[in-house]
Amino acid sequence: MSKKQFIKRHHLIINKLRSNPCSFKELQKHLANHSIDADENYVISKRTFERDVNEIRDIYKIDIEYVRTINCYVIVHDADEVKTDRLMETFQIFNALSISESLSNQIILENRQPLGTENMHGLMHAIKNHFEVHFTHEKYWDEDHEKTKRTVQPLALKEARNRWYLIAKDTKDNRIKPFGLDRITDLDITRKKFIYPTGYNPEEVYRHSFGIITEDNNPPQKIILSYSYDQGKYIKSLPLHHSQRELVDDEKEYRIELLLHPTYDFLMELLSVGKEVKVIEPLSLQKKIVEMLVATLKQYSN
DNA sequence: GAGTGTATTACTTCGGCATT
DNA sequence: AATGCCGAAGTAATACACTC
Repeated sequence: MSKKQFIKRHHLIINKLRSNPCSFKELQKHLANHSIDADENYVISKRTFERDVNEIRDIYKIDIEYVRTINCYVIVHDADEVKTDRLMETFQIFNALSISESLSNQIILENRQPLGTENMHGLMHAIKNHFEVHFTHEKYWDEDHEKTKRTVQPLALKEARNRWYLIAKDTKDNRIKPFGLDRITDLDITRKKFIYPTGYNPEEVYRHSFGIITEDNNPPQKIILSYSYDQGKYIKSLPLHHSQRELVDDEKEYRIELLLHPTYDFLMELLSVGKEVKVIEPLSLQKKIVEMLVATLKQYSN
């Protein structure tokens, strides 16, 4: 537990400064109010706070600066709030679950593969400090579940479809690729520093991706989908992609426009809602869907 | 007395080292 | 590995001194 304290502390600091800028003294009071006991104490020295400010900048891309005229620390550049909130939420759930063993009957969890979040803390540290890491990676695609040893340069963590991925440069072929956290075992963080690739911006790379598959060679495509009225409500409240734009919203259909790469994972997402959605554009995607459905039908036509 | 340059003050910031 | 303490360096605001 104590290992994750700094993450919680970061959240407290960010939330406080977001709601209102304040001096270090006020912030300390705020942290003291949220401390429970000696085991969960968020009161820290000035020096640690200064280090936290830097870490918050590195991890969350939130700039905190001191403004002398009002004796306050202020967030001058805030990252995408949704993103940081989401990141924090995940950690909070993770923390809550590890505390609440006594409530195990009252909290019903989906039965799924572990997400590999136990490595998250270590990986965040490695990303922050530019340390190379070793791990064993298990492929799902290969039939024999081949396990390989990897040495990679961790660049970013990314969540996609309820799974977490490490975006890292594989030293074997110098290519940047995602590794599912749940497929990583025997994580070993080395002390070997690497140079962060200049100009690499994970946010930018995944901007037009639906999930974890990237396609940097082709430009993203305009995709128009027509959802049924009922399914539309879900899509409205839980957009597929940040580029989602509403075109039609009436009792007949909910039509949206997206700008992304129609990768395999996107195709699967569309197929998962069956007849509730129809691809209007582009025709190539429409064709792919039809092909898939024909192949599916074929499986039952004996 | 306004304007300008300089010294002082009161801070933050940051690296190094010790402690846990 | 995370944190705290210390001291050096840096800096913005203020006070002071000087000139015109």
